[in-house]
This record gives sequence, structure tokens and C-alpha cells, in this order.
Amino acid sequence: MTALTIETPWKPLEDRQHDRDARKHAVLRMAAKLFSERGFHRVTMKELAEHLNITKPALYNYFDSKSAILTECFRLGKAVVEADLLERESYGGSGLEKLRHFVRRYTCLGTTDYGACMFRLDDRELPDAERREVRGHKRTIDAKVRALIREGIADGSVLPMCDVRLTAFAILGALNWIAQWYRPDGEHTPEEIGDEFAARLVDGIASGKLKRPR
Amino acid sequence: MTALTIETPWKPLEDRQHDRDARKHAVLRMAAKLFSERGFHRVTMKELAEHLNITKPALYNYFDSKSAILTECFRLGKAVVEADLLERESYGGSGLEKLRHFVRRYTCLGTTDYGACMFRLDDRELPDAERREVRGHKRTIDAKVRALIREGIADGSVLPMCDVRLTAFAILGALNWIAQWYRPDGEHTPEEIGDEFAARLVDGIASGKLKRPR
Amino acid sequence: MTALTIETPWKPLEDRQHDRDARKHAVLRMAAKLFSERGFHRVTMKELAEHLNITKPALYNYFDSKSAILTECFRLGKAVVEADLLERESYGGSGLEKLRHFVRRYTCLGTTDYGACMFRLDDRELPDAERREVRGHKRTIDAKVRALIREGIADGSVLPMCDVRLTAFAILGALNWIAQWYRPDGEHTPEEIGDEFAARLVDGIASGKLKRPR
Amino acid sequence: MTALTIETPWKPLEDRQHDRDARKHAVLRMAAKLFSERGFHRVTMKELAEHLNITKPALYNYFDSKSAILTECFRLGKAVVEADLLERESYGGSGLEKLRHFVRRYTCLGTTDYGACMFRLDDRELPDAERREVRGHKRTIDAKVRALIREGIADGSVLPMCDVRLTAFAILGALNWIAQWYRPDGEHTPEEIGDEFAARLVDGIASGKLKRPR
DNA sequence: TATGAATGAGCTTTCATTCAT
DNA sequence: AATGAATGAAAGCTCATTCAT
Repeated sequence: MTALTIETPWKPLEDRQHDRDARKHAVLRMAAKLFSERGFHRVTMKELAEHLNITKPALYNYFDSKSAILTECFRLGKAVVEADLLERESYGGSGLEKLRHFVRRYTCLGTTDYGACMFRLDDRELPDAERREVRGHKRTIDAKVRALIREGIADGSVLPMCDVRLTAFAILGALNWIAQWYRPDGEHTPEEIGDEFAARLVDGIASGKLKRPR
Repeated sequence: MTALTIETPWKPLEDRQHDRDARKHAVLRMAAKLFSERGFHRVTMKELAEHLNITKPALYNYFDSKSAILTECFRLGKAVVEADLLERESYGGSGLEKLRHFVRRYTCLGTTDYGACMFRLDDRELPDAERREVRGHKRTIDAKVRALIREGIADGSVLPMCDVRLTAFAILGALNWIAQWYRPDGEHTPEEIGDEFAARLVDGIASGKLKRPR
Repeated sequence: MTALTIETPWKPLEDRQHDRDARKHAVLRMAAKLFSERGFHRVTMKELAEHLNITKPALYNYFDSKSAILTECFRLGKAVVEADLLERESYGGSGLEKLRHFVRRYTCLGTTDYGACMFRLDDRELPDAERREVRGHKRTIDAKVRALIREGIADGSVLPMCDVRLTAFAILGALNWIAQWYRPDGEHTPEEIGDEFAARLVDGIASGKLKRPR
Repeated sequence: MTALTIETPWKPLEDRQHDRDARKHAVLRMAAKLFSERGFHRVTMKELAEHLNITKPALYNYFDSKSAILTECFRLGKAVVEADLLERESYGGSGLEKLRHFVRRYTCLGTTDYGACMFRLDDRELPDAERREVRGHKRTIDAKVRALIREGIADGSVLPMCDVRLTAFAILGALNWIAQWYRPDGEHTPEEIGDEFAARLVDGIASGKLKRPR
């Protein structure tokens, strides 16, 4: 800092972009937390703003509407799921093993803010366009789980007599419910919950023909 | 009904009472349906009234407030659960069998209007007093399921290594989720769903030491 | 009551008229009490009806509207005042003595249900026609008090320098206020209050030229 | 203000605060006027807003509720009374003189918007917490007047035979009534009224042992 | 970019009154 | 004469969103 340097109030463009993104994510993190704790429609924009130490209209610099925030939260959760599914795909393994992996990972997701927000999100809160997006994703997840079960039946790792659709619902119901009761200060870590849920929900449909891990 | 009977314009008192009750229940049935389809806070009193072909304030002849309607719906669902739990208690059987019965019955409940309303009800919608009532009931159900699991472990019908609390959450999550996806015109009857869910959620924790039915 | 007498369900016409009047008065008494205790607009027709062990619409057999009940209460209070004023007129006495009498009697009126209702009545509650009636009466009272003061000044019983209008307001203000604080179980009887008020409000303007009673 | 001064578009912070306060007081002034003219419960938020050329919800930027507005009006009137009482306390003088002063000042208060609003305010309009505050203040005034009378009796300036409680009621009744009849365009100034009321209400209980002013 | 202020649309609830019986 | 039911009109209040600055 010499006499020659003059401080300019305008930061370089990329810095500003970075700041903006950082603030956007701060909003999203807080929103995800509040939405999943108190329910989307019970969280007012004022409340959200106050938790962030800004004012209500400032939020509209970053997002077009309240539901846009929710949709964005949802997209972040969704990205994690998709990355996971994709990653596992490349690993190989039987249908049963993939299913077990899915349950473990999905469980952990339900214990994060974005995950909980996604799981607890009632898509009826959203305007048409955004609702379609969310529904589409939910159907994808559904389809994925069913596909894994079918794969397991096909490769003999899963009991053939179980109803694919209902089994998928049972698994997803148990998983989605996690966000309702999980507390970070509870007696189990997310990983422990994942293991137990994998055991409860997946091992019960194992054919037993393939060796079980652990 | 002969020529001698004279029609009186005054309905007997019990008929009037009956009418009133009938109307009250019509309100409750419609409310349960709408609440579970569209979510409590998105259903306005105007909308509910219009579905019943009456005007908004007419609803207040039968109920004190919107949340009182929700609470009453909840109580009707709750009454069914409690009757069931009580009844089964008297039958005897191993913990596992009782649990299986519970899953089957609870599944059917989730496919009724009142049941769906109860399962999907977010108690944060309710004022304090009513919220306490609802929470109390939910805890009772939780406790009941855990008790059945423990009973099964004690009598040897349930695998001893499963975590009671997490297992109960898995079962209740799958059950509560039913109201989210069940459609009366779907491909399974409530009973079929009940059987499949009992198999998926309960048989997986059977010790195998006791004979399984079916 | 012999075998020959047959009870008819229709009472003689005058009896029915009497019954009707009795019921009307029961309504008025209760209304006056409630209106002055809790304020006209805070008393609902339902509440009034319940205090009388009848139903809301039954009230409309006796009165056209809520404000008609209030107006009628007012008329009953007014009748007492007018009878009093008239009666005293015929007795004679100085202006001061008449004024003293007025204060004593008006005080007692403020401790009755109809009186309190009249004193506390806010004529802005009433529809136009009825409001005019009430205002007219209030102006009459005002005028009467002023006339008595003037009479007293004329006959030398009242100090000549006091402002007629303001003195009348002071007296009526103190009197009307009674209904706000008087409780039947309080430490003074209406008569004691009347005497004290007569002393405080009237004796202060006595010229002293005429003998004071007591 | 020279050629060099450049107008800044940003008002200093204190100006903004000032604006807000000014608007708040505009609301209060208008509310006090309307409330005392037409009665609290007959003035709707819509009406108040329209008189101020804003919309209904805009009022909620400044006040939490309708009753909060009334309470605030009351507090402003109350502040004047308390300042007065305190001030006079320090002047000294006999009980009678203090009482005379109180009557004069309180009379003037009744002729202002806030004062009239305070005097005419029926505390039964208010929710519990606020009602308690208002009642507390009213009791304070009562107690003050009684204390002054007692002081006067003690120092010999007031006739000993007058009933303290009833005398206080008479004085306060006359004073509170002022707001019901006073019109700014009437024939007396507030000061004239104050003098007359002091004469009518206070001089009548003077013992005459101490020299009277005027 | 951020804010104070404002708004439109909508909510639940209340209540005097009417009507069919 | 009396009732249960219904209703129109309006109230207070909330909140996402916009706008001028």
C-alpha cells in the first residue's frame, strides 16, 4: 500500500461474480435448513432474510421468487443423488449390491440440509413449471430403484417373488422418512443409520445365493 | 305405512341430531380428502365450503376453526388405530405376529381418506393445544411399534441384533409413505399392499426360529 | 279441574299479550345489564339469547334488530327521567332545590340497569333514526339542567357568575360517569352517593342567600 | 448553501429516521382523531388508511395491530398527564391549589386529540396486556386525585367532611366528560373551561381558611 | 446492490339477520 | 313462537412481491 496505489471500490469482475455466488449459496443453505425445519410455506421471506442479516428485498437480487429458492435447493440435492447413482453405475456389482449402496448413500443424503429439504419438499408448493421438474426427478429416483430391484432379480441376487413396485415404495418411504426424525445430535451417525437401513430394507430381499458382505 | 299414517312435518329429535351428525361427517370426509390431496394450508375454507355446496361461514356451524376440522379428522384416524391395537392385544401371538398384523392394518388405514389425512398431516400446522394432542398420538404409535419389536426379541421371534429404534423408523416411514403414492384405482388392493409390506418389512427381521405363517 | 274441564292450549288473548310483554321485558332487562357491563357492540345476539335460555332468532320475535333493543332500553331509562322531572316540577321550590333533587334522582338512576345502559350508551352505535331520537333526549336533559340553573340564578338561589353551559356539563359529566364505576356491592348506597353528589355539585353554586336544607 | 454544495441523493440516516417518525405520528394523530370522533371499533383499518392516502397493509409497517395504535395514542396522552403531575409536584402549594391546577391542566388535555382519545377510550376494546397497562394508568390518576384531596384535608385547605372517593369520582367524571362535548370551534377556549371547571369542582370543597387566589 | 415503503390478493373468522320448517 | 341452518358483508391481518431511491 504505497501512495501510488489507489483503492478502487470496484473489485475485479470475477471477484464480484465469486462474491455473488457465495452469497447465493449462503441464502440456499439457510433456506434449505429453514424449509426443512419449519416447512416451506411457514418460512417467510422476512424470516429468511433476517436469519441472513439482510433485508427482504435483497433476496430478490439473487432469486426471482420464493419458489425459485426452493427449486434451487432441490436441484442441489438432486445433483448429489445423480452423481452418486452415476458413480456407482461404473463400479459394477450385483443389483443387490447396488441397491444396498443406494440405500446407504441416500440415507446420508437425508441427514444433510439440502437432502432433508429435498426429501421433505412437497412439490404441490411449487408453480407448474417447477413442479414438473421436481416430479420428473422423483420419478427418476423411483425408476432407478425399481431398475435396481429388477436387475437384482435378473442376476439372481434378489428374491424373485417380491413385487418390484411395492418394494421400491417401501424402501423409498423408509428413506424419505429419515428427514422427519433425524437430528444431528441423535444417538446414531448417518453411516450407522445407512448400514442398519441397508440391512433392514435390502437384506430381507436377498436371495441368499450370492455371498453377503460383512 | 298405511293410509292412516299421517305425515308430521316435525322430524323427531333424534333425526335432527342424526342430520347434524351426517352433515358434520360430510364436512369431515370432504376435508380429509382435500387436506390429504392438496395439503392443509392450501385448502381454503371457501374451497371446502364450495365442494360441499354451502358457504364459508356455514362451516362454522359445525366446527370452531379450520384447525379444529383437521384435528377432528386426525381423531377419527386415530380411533381406528387404537381400536386395532387394542383388539390385536387380546389375540395374543408372538411379537413378530403382532407386528405383522400391525403393518397389515396400518397399511389399510393409509389407503383411507382419514388415514391418509392423518399420515400426511404436518402437526406444525396446528395451534399449540391441538399440536400437543397429535404429537402425543404419534409418540404412542412409535412407542407401540418399538414395544412390539422388543417383545419379539424377548420371545425369540425377532432377530436380536436389530436396532429397535431404527427398525421402528424404517417400518413407520414405509407405512406413512403409503398415503403419498396410493391411488384407489391403482393396481393393488390395500390388502395386497398390506401383505407385501408385512413381508418386506417384518419377515426380514424374523429369527426363523418360530414357524412363519403362509 | 274436573273431568269436564278441557285444557285448551290457547290461552286467552290478553294472557298471551301479557306473556309476550313479560318476555319482552325479560329481554330488555338482560340486554340493559349486558350492554352496560360489556358495551353494546361487544354483546352478541347469541350471547344475549343464551343468557335468556332461548335461541338467537327467537329474539327477532320481540325486536326488529339489535339496535331496536338498545333503543328500547334507552326509552325505559328516559321514561323514568321524564317522570321525575315532571313530578318535581309540580312540587315547586327554588331552582337550586330542584337542581339538588335532580342530581339525587339522576344519581340513583345511574345505579340501575336501564339507567346505566342509558348513561353509557354511545349513540353512534345506532342507525340514523334511532340516533336522532337518543340525541334529542340527551339535548332535552341538557336543556333541563341549564333551565334549572337559570331558574336558580333568576330566583337568587344560584350564584349569578357561574357559566350556565359549563356548569351543566360539569354536573352531567359527573352524573353520567357514575355508571362507569358504580358497583351494587360497593361501600355506598345510591342514596348516599346522591347526597354527596348533590353536595359536591350543587351546593358549590348556592348563593347562600336562601337557607340550605340539612 | 453556496454554489459548491452538491446535493446528494442519499438522505442522512437521521433524516430517514425522522421521516419514519413523522409518518408514524401522522398515523397516530389521524387515529386519535378518528377514534375519538367515531369510536375505536367503528374505525376500520381501511378507513384509517384511506384518510392517510395509503393502503391498509401499509399501516402494519408502523404498528403491529389496530389495538397497538390505540395503546400508543393512549401513551401519548398519558405522557402529558404524567409530566404535568410531576411538574406541579415540585411547585408546592396546598392540596387545594394542586387540585385546582390538576383540574385546569386535565381540562386542556381533554380538548386535544390524544387527550380526547385517552378519555373516551374504553379499555375493554384492548387485548389483555394492553388493557392492564391502560387500567393501571387510570388507577394512577384516580389515586392521584384522591391523594390531592387527602392532602388538602390534611393541610386544612379542603373541607374535612367530604368523601374522598366520591369527590374524586365527581371531579374525574366531569373532566372525562369534556371530550364528549368539547368542539374546537365552541364558544369557550380550553383555558376558560379549565378555570370554570376548577371553580365549579374545586372551590366548592375549599375550607375557606386559606386565601383563595383570584 | 441494497433498502424502506408500499401494495394486491388473499386468508380465517365474526355476526346480525333471514329462512324453511 | 321457536329453531337449526345458512348467508352476506365485512373485519383484521399476512405475505410475496415491486418500486423509488
